[in-house]
Amino acid sequence: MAGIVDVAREAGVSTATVSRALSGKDYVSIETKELVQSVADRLGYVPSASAYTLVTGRTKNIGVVVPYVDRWFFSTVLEAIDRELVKAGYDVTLYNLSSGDDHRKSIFTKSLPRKRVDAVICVSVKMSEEEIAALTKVNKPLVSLGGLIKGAKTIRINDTAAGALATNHLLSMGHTRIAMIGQSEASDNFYGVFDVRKVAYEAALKEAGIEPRPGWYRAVPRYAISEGYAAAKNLLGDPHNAPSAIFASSDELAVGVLLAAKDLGLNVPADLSIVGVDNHELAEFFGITTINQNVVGQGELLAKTMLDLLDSPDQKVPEITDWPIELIVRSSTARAPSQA
Amino acid sequence: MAGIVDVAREAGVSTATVSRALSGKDYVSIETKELVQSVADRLGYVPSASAYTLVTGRTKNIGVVVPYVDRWFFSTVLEAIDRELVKAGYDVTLYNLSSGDDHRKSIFTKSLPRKRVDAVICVSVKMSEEEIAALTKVNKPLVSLGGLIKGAKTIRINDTAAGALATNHLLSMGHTRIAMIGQSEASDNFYGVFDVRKVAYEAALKEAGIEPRPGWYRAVPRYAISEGYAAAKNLLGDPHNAPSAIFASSDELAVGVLLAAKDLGLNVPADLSIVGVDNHELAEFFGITTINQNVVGQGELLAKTMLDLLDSPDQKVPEITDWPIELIVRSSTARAPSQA
DNA sequence: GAGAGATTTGCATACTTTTACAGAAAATAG
DNA sequence: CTATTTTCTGTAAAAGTATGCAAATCTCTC
Repeated sequence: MAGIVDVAREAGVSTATVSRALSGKDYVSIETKELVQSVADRLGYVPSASAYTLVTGRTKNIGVVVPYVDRWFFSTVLEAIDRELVKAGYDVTLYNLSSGDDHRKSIFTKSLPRKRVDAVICVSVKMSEEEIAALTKVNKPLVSLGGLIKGAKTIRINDTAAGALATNHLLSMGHTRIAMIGQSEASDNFYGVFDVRKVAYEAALKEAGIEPRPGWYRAVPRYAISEGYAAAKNLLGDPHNAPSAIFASSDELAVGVLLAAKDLGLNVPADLSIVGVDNHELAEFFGITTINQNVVGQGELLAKTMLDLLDSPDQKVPEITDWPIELIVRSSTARAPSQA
Repeated sequence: MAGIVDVAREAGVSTATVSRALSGKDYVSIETKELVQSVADRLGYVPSASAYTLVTGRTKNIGVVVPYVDRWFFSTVLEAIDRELVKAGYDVTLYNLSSGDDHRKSIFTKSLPRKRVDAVICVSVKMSEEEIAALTKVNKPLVSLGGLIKGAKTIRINDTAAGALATNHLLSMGHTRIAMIGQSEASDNFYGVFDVRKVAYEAALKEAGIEPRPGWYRAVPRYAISEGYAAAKNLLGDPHNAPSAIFASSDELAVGVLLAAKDLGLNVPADLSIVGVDNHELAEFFGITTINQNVVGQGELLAKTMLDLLDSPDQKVPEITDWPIELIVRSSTARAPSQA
């Protein structure tokens, strides 16, 4: 394996010149530059990343922490983040919290501070004060998506607004019997935005003079079609006492609701209105009214914010950015049926 | 930031002793070990990964190359790989080929050989001879899933067997009009197993004395419910000339087929039998007969194989391992309807 | 109690690169 | 033509850790 000294010897110059010629950011004559370049190519020389890091302090590598990778939201946002960072010449090292709690500790105390990464991006993870401190102490920039990490730039949608937007859309169409399916907080890794949507849903109902029924809020352990299906079957089981609309906290849940309604012989939207959240690919396919939160856009902005921060670490950025959301009306919502 | 010299000074020992005390793999008295440990904790010392790598040549980091991350198969297998590697103390750096072709070249010529990773795991990626050579030249172990990389240990299911298993299941239930939906090879990054299944499907038909109809094989650009739905609508459009069974090359496609059949007023399995591949979570939910390929198990074995290889690089491993598959019969397949 | 072996520590070097500094050569200005 | 600036290159000093080697101490065994 060729090192910089081999290239230097072969080209008849010093290692300093080789370094400068290859990095291209210092005075070096055009002839030597080309000479060094060609020698390096011929020998198949690639500079050692660890030596580079040791002397510069930079790794050109960014750590991305996620609670899961095999779920839609996270794999989608990860794809977007990766694309942006790669464009800027960074590698991405993945830290998946679902690999176990003992591993979690080692991530935050060992891997992340161990000069492995230049910065850390967290997606929807709850972090303790100590974990944040461990990172800021070693001067690692930190940005976050969805969670709320003190002192770190955070991008998230306004979940209160999202809950209100969905509920008010249903209210404005005359619905009064509105149920909701949200996510119960099963994991320590997640940041809990789910309660926020529930509170907003209940507040919107009260504002309209409707007392929310406790039984009409269902918490499911995860965003999956099967979970939405089961919850909806349950909610719609008694035809004489069923909601006329369901607000599902994700489109995958909403698809489950739609399928349950079909299986029960209900007509959507005539008998039941459904609104989801995400603008998942499936929502378009099934014609589900949803709240678009442009997950790819969030990931891209997050990555770009991180890159800016890396360029000028002392810049003042606002702590929280509310990411815009928008209601997309499709064929799963209609005016409430006239009261039976 | 505390370095090893700070710890050594504070503990009144040499840096060599600190190194040995912390790594724990050499003679060091129990008292000094505890002393060093406590000093290191107090100072918040974490050894520099780059210095470690520079001197040992090991990074404790493994590169995982995938064509996409936001698709079910890849995010699932990635999760499994990550879990295994993390258990063994390795970090995972992600190389996502979907970030662009220019990026692809830089991955294989720069990032991967640049001593950033100890080994490389490829998932369903096509690699050129030069790319493989670039990796083996720098002595990086390489294992692969799904693809077929010369000289590298590869785990994959036998797609010929999979295609035959699905088709024969349908044949054995009396079906003679069997269509198939497979994936067209849109991407250069993918390894093409898709043709293999098609060939097996056609061979099985011929073996049963049935001439495959060209129009009954549909290629879709990606595994998505909407693609399966559209293809099925098309296949089933003419009731007088429609197949009685459809073999879909993935469960997501199969779900699309199921939904299309329902929308056309067809009864599954009475009017149409459907078999998919993957044993996706959705297949269970929708009761779809499928070929289980245990993706998580494949990822785990792949990671374990890599770890073995890292322990003893010279061991002789068989180049290809056929991963077991199994037919799971659910409620989407039944005997063929009596001929009209 | 002496020799053999096991245990414990420190010294010094190597890993590979970037870059501050300095000196030489070339270009430009006055 | 001298003085100044710009361009080019080399020397040498980091960066932070692991480890071979040697030396010192301790533990047995006979």
